[in-house]
Amino acid sequence: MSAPSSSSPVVRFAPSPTGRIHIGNVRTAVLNWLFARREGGTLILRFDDTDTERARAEFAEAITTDLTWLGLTWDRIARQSERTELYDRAAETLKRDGRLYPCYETPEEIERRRRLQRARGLPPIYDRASLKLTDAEREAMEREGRVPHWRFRLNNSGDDPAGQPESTPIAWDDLIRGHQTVDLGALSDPVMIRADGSYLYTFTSVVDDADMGVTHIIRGEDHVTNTGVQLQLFEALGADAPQFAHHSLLVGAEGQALSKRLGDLAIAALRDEGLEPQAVTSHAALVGTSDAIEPVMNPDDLAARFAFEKISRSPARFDQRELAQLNARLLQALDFESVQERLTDLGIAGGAPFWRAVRGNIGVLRDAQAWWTVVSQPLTPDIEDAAFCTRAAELLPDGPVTDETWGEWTRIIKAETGAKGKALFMPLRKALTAQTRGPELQPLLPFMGRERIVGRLSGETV
RNA sequence: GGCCCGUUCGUCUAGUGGUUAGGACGCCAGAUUUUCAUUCUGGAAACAGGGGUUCGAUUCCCCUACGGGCUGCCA
Repeated sequence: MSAPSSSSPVVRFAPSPTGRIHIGNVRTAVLNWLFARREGGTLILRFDDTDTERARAEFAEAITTDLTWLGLTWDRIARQSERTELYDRAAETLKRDGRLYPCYETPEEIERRRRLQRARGLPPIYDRASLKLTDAEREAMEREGRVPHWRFRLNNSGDDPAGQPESTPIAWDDLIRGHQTVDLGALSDPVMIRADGSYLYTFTSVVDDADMGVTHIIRGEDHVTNTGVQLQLFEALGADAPQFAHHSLLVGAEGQALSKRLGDLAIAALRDEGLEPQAVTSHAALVGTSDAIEPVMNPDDLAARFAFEKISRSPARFDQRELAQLNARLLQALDFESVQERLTDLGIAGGAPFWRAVRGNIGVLRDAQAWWTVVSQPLTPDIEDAAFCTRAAELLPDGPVTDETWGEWTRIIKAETGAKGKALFMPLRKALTAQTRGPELQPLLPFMGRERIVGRLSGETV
């Protein structure tokens, strides 16, 4: 049964606050955000923080900060740690129905059995030993002081729950991957409640999705197997299952799994590098789709491009150089108004003319500062032909240095010395900026001023 | 090991039982800019390999290789 289509969609991004978010997470977040935005739907930011061992409030805080920096918005925020009553009720229902059963094996016992099964070439599936316990045996366990954890009995063996699981495919039509099947017969009954009474993600996620009326679950393909299980959970809870869309995961530039180098791909790290949030969201939204990867400033423009059909089923490569390049391209298209404040914060007082002069030559915005330093602070000129530079200094037109000066000046130098092309301008560039490349000198000249120009041409550090 | 998914220019991808296999980014060249970058024009560049099916396969089937995912009292 599919979710009602008349009402507007409800989606959620559900990070677990066990660390900072990285470029991979963000792709999931952005996809959900754009889908909601496109469909006029609701986006819930839900912290799946039931793993008390690892989840920390600081991480939730940091994730919110990162998402906000990216420009993402949500309609509602929820924390699973505050919703235990809901889970308690759902668990009671499932226990009553016999779908949740207590298990008394210790983690060590389970682990040992798994290793044994693997060694014998068997799939490491839980044998439902605890399900076969009699009431008396269970009581004995409890008297021993054993505290149970609880498993969800998958419907995968017909009427004999203790029987050898047979192939039990469960299927759904994935919005990205098409028709999907998962064989529940090849899975262990998943643990839903830990021995300490806390719930596992697989369970709380379904209870919340049902309770919150989530209509579309957009997540990574690492959850495909979970979906098979969760489909049965929705059913057991008497809820309609949402639509599912599993996108592929990102791999690194050399094709390696991304998880091996998450540190430098954290959103915080990208921000510290000076990348524009729109470059990151554009990349996250467009990589692995059939659309061209290009900078898109307006979220609505990005949302307008969103379509499940455009998302590829194969893993997409994340190349940091590509992101850097995208950022540079984005910068070139930015007008002065949108960066004015940040330029001021960097101590750059050149206004729009200066921004227009340098924006094509920078990788990140703060690189503009280096060029401001070149025009406004003393530097030691690179004089390769002292006679030529001295002569050039003499030929600098009188009066204030303006946008016109460069053209006039170089015309005169050319006429007087016969120098042209690279031989004409390179000595000037090296003397004036101490570098061999950079923005056009024409718009930079007025910011240097006569005194500095003449001084540098004379070899002075000014 | 088992199960699932994937593989088209360097990268992201479009595409069809018969196409000059298209686009974007990057790259190279030319023009412009008296440099670089920007901009414009042009160019090189791909159907993983092997078997089938077929008049014909990049497209359909099988196998292999490679990659990814899952196989948790993680999410």
